Amino acid sequence: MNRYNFKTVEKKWQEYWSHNNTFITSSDKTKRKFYCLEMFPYPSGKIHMGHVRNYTIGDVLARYKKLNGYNVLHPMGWDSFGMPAENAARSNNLDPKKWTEKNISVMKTQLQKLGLSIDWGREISTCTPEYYKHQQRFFLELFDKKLVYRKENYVNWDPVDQTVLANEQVIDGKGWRSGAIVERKKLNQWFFNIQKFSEELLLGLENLNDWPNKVKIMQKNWIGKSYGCEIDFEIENCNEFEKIKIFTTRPDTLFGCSFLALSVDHPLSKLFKDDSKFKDFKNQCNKMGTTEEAIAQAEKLGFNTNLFAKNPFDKNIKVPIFFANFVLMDYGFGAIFGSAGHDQRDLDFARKYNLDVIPVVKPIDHDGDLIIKDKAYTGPGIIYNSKFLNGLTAPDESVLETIKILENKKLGSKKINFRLKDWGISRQRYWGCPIPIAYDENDNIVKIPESMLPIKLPENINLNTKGNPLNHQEDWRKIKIDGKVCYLETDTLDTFVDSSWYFLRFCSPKNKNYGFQIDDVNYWMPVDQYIGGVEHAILHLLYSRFFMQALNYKNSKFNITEPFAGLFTQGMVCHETYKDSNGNWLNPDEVFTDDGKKFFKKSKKNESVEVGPSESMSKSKKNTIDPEEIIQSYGADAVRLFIMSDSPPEKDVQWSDEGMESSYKFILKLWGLHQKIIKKINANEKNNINENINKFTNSLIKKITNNIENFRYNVIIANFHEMYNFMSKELDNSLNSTELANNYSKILVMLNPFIPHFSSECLDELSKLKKMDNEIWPKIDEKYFENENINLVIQINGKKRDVIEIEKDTNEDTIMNIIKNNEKLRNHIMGKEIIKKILVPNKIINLIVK
RNA sequence: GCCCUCGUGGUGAAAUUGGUAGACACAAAGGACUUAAAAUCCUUGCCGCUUGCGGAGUGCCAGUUCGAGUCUGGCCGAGGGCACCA
Repeated sequence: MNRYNFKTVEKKWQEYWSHNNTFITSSDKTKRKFYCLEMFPYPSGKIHMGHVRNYTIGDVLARYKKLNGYNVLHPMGWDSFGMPAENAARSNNLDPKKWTEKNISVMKTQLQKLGLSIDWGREISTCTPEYYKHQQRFFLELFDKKLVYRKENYVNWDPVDQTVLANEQVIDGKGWRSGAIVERKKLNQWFFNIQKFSEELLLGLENLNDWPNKVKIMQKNWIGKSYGCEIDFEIENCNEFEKIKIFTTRPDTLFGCSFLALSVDHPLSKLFKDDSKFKDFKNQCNKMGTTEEAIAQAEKLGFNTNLFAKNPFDKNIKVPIFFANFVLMDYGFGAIFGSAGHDQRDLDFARKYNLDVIPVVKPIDHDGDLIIKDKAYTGPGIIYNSKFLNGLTAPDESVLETIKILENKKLGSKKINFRLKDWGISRQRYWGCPIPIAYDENDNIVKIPESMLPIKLPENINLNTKGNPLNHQEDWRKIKIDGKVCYLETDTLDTFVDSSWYFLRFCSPKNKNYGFQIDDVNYWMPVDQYIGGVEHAILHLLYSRFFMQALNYKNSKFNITEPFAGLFTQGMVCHETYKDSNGNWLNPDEVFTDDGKKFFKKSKKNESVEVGPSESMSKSKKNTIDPEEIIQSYGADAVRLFIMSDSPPEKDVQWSDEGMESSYKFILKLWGLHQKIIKKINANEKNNINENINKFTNSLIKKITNNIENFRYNVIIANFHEMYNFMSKELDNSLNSTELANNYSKILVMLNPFIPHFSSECLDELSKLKKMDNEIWPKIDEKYFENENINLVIQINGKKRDVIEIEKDTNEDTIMNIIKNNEKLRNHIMGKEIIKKILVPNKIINLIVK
């Protein structure tokens, strides 16, 4: 028996696929299509196990769809702009372009070794002018549609490095590199008007039936539509400000209003600009953590203006006006009214400053006044304490009714608010797509004419400058537009812009004049299955959805509004973490164990190692396993098999050496089985047809087809183990060789999406006439599911007592006869009265006895 | 604090619509083969007594049902998301 040599077999088939253009997408638009896309990687240097999992999940589906006769688009590209290249280049004095290109070539080779069915002819890289040229064109298109604008916005500013910092570069309020205290600074920045499509983006979610609910809910919360109204409050004795406009979702609690709270950035703060106590208060607010959780638990703080506002419903009721740390300027109008009885934050605030708490909603069955202690009542109920609003059902009826009254009295009006903010796309960095805008001598915005695109990034420049390197490129910045000297914008685009349309580019990757060709896009889009990490649940996916809305806007030819029909978010690959006695992280191959319990350092055999919890593989915790090494020792098929086998794809999977080993052994076992099968086939046995094998294969096809459609890949691997166990036993019987070959080729086709090299090799050995490229996914023969004996479960008083094998659709009387003649069952029934029989045909019979 | 998801053997997990709980694997223990080891194969979830059988059992407590891992309510625990969003 020859040993399976994965190295030669995998190399052979990878070369075969490449030479035969097996995965080059057909241009035949009459075929039904399937667009399978995995989130493209950032070329960081090497692929990691997360990539292996992501791309294997997609590859299984792509190969399966191809075997089912679909015209499959399964492309790959590189999300190649971004900070890591700039940082790496800066610290090692390299060119970001060369660094990126080198990483791409390494990672491409690694991906190819996995045997993925990718059409490399469509490879794209976002940092190439061939790609970003079209992006600049889109930018100008959006500019013309007035979906792009410029405004001042706050940024994290490092005063020493003279640069803008990303949130993750701010550590404890200090710049990660310089250590300088980060300032809030206003800069002119470019924005996409994503808010304009808030309603569309929210509504669109409803039709995305093949998206995980979790992701839809996250996006829904992010968009944050709230229905309410704006109300004007008059201020007493104040010349500069007569009114304050507030937004509320609970106007029905207006009679419960006991104060007004304003953001420290509210226009009214002008009145206190010289007040040192107010300045201190404002500083204190700015210092507060910005995460929702940190602030939800933080103490509510206020600054009393000593001004009073009149309740619009009763001008005799006057309430104090405060600045408060829990009110934000960029939502609503930066002002709220405090309804202390029915909002927890308002209540906390009222208690702190001894303000009134006036309950105005009480539960339907509650008698008398509602006593509020330290918990606000936010549930449904009846309005009371509220004059003409009394008796309304809260919140649905009361909110609508109150808005109507406010509108009639011209005190306020209905308003729908979204918490979604516009998308800031300016980055003060070098390694990104240049914004195709220039400024004339008077700082007026000048569009770059299309004929001048692309605006290419300057190459080989000095990156070790303060601030944005492009600011120092005087020659590059100077540009003549219509004979006028202008200066190029030095901000580059957020890399999320690059990934917001790359899936369109894959449809026409070589199109020169425009980002895509409309008939290609109409054929391929939307992406039928998009696969990636849940970490992109909001930003990338929402921005891509926005981009389709933006292209679609005022464009009758572009009819796509949703880019991804199906979404699958895979779990992470985890591994235990190790620390030595000094608390340094250790890589798994720096440690060893004899008993699986106590771990020691390989370099110092008596130094024990602390084993930490299993966490997502990351370089910082050193708990990574290098896919390349694993492929080297076990082969791509074995890695694919392992990464699919242990856990459902949407859940985290634990890396285990034992599991990897076992997947490898399974391949060897399958090879042993293959040898036996081939031998049996070559023996040319002409026995009667073995219906057992036919039945088994049929039910296997049914199971696997169903499981593959539902991403239950781990169960399929178990199905393959069952197949191995069954076939190993069955081969001892006398068989019909033709029938065996027939069944075996079906099994090999089903193995193909998972272990493509192995199955191709086996099929090749089975018959030189067969090639996986020409095979189709096996069909079920229904006849094997008809007239089959079934196992009927016998329950007595709901407890399983026996299982009997009977003919399908046996009637109740016959079943009862069998039960009565069954000694074991008779004991349970004897001397008792059967009061009820429940028969679920072909499944179960439950006898209730007394 | 708010929102979401999930709790099944020593471990990862199976269980189409409520209908045989623990498929399939990993680990451990015992056994077989072997001079021995490796490899391979077999057995083993828990409690009780004699093969066999009986009992309990899917985080906890109730409920619906002939029947609940699955449905409902409450509690406990773990994980994830969060931009103070009024």
